[in-house]
Amino acid sequence: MVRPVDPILDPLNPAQREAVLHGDGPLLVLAGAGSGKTRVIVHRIAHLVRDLGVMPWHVLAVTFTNKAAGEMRERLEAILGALARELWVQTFHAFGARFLRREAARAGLPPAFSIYDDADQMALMKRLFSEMKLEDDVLRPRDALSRIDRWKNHALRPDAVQPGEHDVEGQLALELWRRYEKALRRAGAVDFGDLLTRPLQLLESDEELRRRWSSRFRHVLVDEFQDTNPAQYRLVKLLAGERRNVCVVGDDDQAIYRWRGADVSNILGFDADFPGTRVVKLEQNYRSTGNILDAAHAVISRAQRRREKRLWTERDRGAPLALAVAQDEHEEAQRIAWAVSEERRRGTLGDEIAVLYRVNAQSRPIEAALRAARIPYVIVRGTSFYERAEVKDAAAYLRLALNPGSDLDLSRVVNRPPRGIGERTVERLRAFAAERGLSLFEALGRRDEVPDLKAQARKALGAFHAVVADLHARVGGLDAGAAVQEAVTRSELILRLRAEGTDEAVEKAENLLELVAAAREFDEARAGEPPPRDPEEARPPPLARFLEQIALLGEADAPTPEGRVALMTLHAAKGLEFEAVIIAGMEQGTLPHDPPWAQDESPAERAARFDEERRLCYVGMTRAKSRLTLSLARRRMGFGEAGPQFRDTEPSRFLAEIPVELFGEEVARQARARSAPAPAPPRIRRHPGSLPGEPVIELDSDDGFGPPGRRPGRAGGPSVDYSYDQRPEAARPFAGGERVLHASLGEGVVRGCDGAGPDAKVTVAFHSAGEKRVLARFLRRA
DNA sequence: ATTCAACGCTTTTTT
DNA sequence: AGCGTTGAAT
Repeated sequence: MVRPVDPILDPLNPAQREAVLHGDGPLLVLAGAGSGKTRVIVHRIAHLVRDLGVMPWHVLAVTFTNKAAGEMRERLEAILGALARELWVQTFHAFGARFLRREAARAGLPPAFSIYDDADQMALMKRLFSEMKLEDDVLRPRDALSRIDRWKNHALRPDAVQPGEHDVEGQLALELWRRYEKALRRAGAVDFGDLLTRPLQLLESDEELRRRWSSRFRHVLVDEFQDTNPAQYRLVKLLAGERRNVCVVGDDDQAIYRWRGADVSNILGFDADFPGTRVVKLEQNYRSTGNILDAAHAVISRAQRRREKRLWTERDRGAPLALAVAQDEHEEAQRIAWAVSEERRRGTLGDEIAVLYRVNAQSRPIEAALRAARIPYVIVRGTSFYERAEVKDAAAYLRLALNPGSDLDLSRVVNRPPRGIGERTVERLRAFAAERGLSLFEALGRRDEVPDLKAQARKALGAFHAVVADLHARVGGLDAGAAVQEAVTRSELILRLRAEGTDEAVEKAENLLELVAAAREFDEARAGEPPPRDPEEARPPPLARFLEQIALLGEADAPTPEGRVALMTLHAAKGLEFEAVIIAGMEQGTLPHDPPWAQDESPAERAARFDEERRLCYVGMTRAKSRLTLSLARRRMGFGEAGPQFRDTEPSRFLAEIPVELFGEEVARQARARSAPAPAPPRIRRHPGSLPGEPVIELDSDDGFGPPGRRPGRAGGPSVDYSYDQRPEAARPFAGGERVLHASLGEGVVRGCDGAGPDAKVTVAFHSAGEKRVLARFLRRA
C-alpha cells in the first residue's frame, strides 16, 4: 500500500508529532538542544493553516531574534507558499513596533515615531546628566540606564516605583527616568523597552483594545520562551486572551539572558500559570554524538533549578572529547589554531568550525594565532553596519526629518559635517530653548532672538535650519530610497566625505551609498506587499518603517562567509551548530565568569549567576555535532588594581564534572594511574526553590566560582589531571624533512632536532622566515 | 573651531 | 591593552 507523503506530519518523531497535532489550549514544549524545536513550531503553524483551516493572519509567532524569525518565515513559505506571508512571524520588538504603529494615536505617539537604540539611550542619558550637572559619583549614566531597563523589563512605570528612603541611587535613577521619558515624548521617540511595555500598558488599560487584539490572534506561539522577561510574558498572556491557544517552546537549560531581564520562572512555572497545559518534552537530539551529549548532560544536570530531561541520540558515541591545556592565553590560542588546522586537514569546512569564548576580550590572541596560521576566520559580532558613525549620522538626519523635535538627533548632526557650529553656540541655543520650553529645532527657527550669538554662528545655524526644515517638508511623501538619497545629499555628508579624500572617508561615503541602496531595496520589497486590509491603520511614511527596520534589525542575518572559521561568544552561539567546536577558557573565573565587580552579590544572587554560567557552558557544548575540544590556560592576563597582571587559574568546575572516560582511553588511563581519590558522588538534596517531584543535585556548598576544594572536607577534586599533555607531538620527536607549522612563523621544513618532548629544540627552515630554532611545543605537524 | 595628544579608566553577555 | 574623554595647542 502506498501512503501519500505528507511533508508536514511525516518527518516528525512521536513527541514532535504530539506537539504539532495538539489542538486548542495551552501547550508547553520543552525542547532540548538540537531536538527540532523550530521544526515543531513551523510544522505546527503549517498544520493549523493547512489542515485546521486557521486563517494565517490569525496566527502570531514571536521569536527572540531576527534570525530565528527569518528562518521560520522562510521555512513556512517553503511549505505554505504565499499564504505564509499573511502570518505574523516576527520578533517581540518588531511586533511591538507594528502594534504601536497601528495604535499610534492611542499611544499618544506620532505615526512616524523613532526608535532609539542603546547608543541613543546613552547619549540621551549623558545629556540629562550634564543638564542636571550630575557627576557620576552616585550613579553613572550606564547604571541609570540599566535600572531603567530593569524597570521596563518588569513593565513598571515611574509612578509604580518606590525607592527606599535611603536609596539615594534609586531616587536619582527614578528622577532621571522621569526626565528621560519626557525627553523621549518630546522627541517623538520610544526606546527598546517601550516597544514591549507600551503595547502592554495600552492593552492592560483599554478593554476595547484588548478585545480587538486578543480576538485577532487565534493562536499565539512563542519561540525561545525561556528568554522572555516579565513584560513579554504578560504581553503573550494578554494576546492569547481567554482562548488560551498559546504554545510556548523553549529549554530552561538554555536560559542565558537572565541579566537582561529574562525570567526562567516563565517557563518553569508555565503549566502552573496555565492550568490544563499539555507538556511535551523533546529529548531526541539530532545533532551531536553520544559522547558530546553525555558530557553536556554531566554539566547541566547539576543545575539547581531545572526541569528533568535527558537528551539521547541515535548517533554513535563518536570521537572522544579533546582537552587542550596551555600555559597562558597565547599558547592556548596557538593550540586552538592547531586544532583548527587539524580539523581542516581532515576535510572539515572552515564554516563548520567554531571557536567559542565567554568574553570578547578572549578573541584577540586567538585571532592573532589564526591570522599567523593563515586560517580565514570571521568574528561573529554585534557591531553592525548600522552602528557605524556615518550611518548613524545619516539616520539622525532622517529621524530629524520625521520628528524635528528630537533634540538628541539634532545635537548629533548640528555640526556634522563641520559647519562652524561649536559647543558654545549649541549651548546658547540650548539655554534659549530651555528657557522658552522649545525644542532645539524650534529655537533654531527663532535664532535671531538667541542672545550672545556671533553673526557667523547665526548664519551657520540658519543654513543648518534650512537643511532640516527642507528635509522635514519633503521627506514625508517620499519613498525610503529617495528620502535617504535626499538626506545624504542635502546634508552634504557625502560631499564632504569625498572632499576629505582619505581612504577612510571614501569608505564612509561608500557606506552611505550602501544605505541608500538598502533603502531602495526596502522600497522594492514593500512594493510587492499587499496593501494592509485594515483601512483605519495609520500609514506611517515608508521612511519611518525603513528606520524601524534599521533599529530593529542588526546585521544578524549576515550569513557566515563561506569557509571561514567562526569566532564568537557563547551567547552568540545559541541556536547555531558546527561540526567541530572549541570552547576556550575553561577556567574558574572565565567560565564560570566571575568578574571582580560581582564580588559583593548576595549568596542567592551568586548561586543564580553560577547556574547561568553552567547553562552557558551547556549551550556551548551542545553546539558541537561531532567533535568538541575544551581548552584552558593555566595562567591568564587579567585586570587587577594596577592594570594588567598575570593570574594563575584553576580549571573550570564544569570540566571536572565531565566523566574522564569521555576524553578517551588515554586520558582516562592516566587519570586512573594517578589514582586520584574518586570524586564524592554529588549529594541529592531538595533545593528550597525546586518544584515538587524534581530531584535536585546539590554540589558542595561553596558558591562554585572559587577554586575547588577550598572548603574543608571536600572530597575528590578534578578527576582529570590537567598537566596531561594530549598532543602526540610531545611523545614523538621531530624528524628531518617533516613539514611543520608554527603559529607565527608559518610553515616550514624540519632540518634537525635536539632532544625529545615539548622542550626539544627543533631547527626549522621556514618558507617565509628562513631557518630558525624553536621549541617543539610551538610546532605542529603540517 | 578643530585637532591632536595625554590621561585615566574599565573591563560580560545584547534583542 | 584599548578606548573614550578631556585638555591644550593651533
